[in-house]
Amino acid sequence: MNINAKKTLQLHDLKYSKQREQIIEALANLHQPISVEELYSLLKSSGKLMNLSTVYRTVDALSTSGLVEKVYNSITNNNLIQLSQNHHQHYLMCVSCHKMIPIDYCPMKELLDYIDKTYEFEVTSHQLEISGYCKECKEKVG
Amino acid sequence: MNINAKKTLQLHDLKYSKQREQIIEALANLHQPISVEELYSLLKSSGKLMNLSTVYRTVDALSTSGLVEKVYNSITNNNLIQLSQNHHQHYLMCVSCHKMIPIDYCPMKELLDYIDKTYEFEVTSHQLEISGYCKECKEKVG
DNA sequence: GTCGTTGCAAATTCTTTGCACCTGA
DNA sequence: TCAGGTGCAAAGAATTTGCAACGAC
Repeated sequence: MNINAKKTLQLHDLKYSKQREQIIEALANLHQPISVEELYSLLKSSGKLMNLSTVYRTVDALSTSGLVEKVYNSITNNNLIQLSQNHHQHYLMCVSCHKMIPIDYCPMKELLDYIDKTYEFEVTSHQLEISGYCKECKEKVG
Repeated sequence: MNINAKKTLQLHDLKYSKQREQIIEALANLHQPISVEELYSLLKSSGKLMNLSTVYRTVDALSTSGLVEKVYNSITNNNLIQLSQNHHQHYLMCVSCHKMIPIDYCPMKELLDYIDKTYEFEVTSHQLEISGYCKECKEKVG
């Protein structure tokens, strides 16, 4: 919502462009991960037409600078993106209605120590995907 | 290794075919998740030529019956498959050499209760992807 | 015999690339 | 000015589909 795209780009050593600004602003207004195609359509439908490959390239640049993170949805087999969350976050994904529910708990803290000791593996990132039935769909199916 | 493909197919209400048998046997001999393309090549190179779409369709059928599970590798952006493990399993993925190290610890047990209580969400499956540097690559880079 | 499976080729979907032109610093 | 960004069209990779022939039950 209240993000200064110009400044954000500067801080990440990325050149300003109208398209990049529009992409960042669009992402900042979302509360859900979104696919590149959907982002493109969203931009288009609000009068911000740009080339699909520009969206891909920009998302790529933003992702390399850590401004954007990727979330894979294995239920729909979709690559989704979102602005990087300042607080760490995972999602519950409903296999029925495809809703994504952010959760504020991460089990990695306990795991890290174990992994380090057992495998001498240095974890730099992780992704946790939890699938199942959301409250509403559970009730529908019974 | 010692898997009876014919019986396995029967048990899962899947019709027998030579191709399905060969696919199941090939997967049973692997100790690593593999992509559909690689599986196809592996089969081909051992004289078991079949159509790529057959491999896709078979994997799909096996996956629907729960015989096969999918693992997504976000480092290489690859969809991988493996025979479903009877014991639950996750992987450490090295961002440098792309090695996948199976780990025998899963943090979900603690999470399940929390998710159920907090979100009334019924978890049916989950995927945990841990990326970083393996011991060898850590030493190389220093 | 019937219905599901396979092979083949073509279509789709998602993503990337080459190149000429444009734009911000 | 000039390195990097953009649009366009085309190429690629991964996956799916329609259809006729084939094979299991």
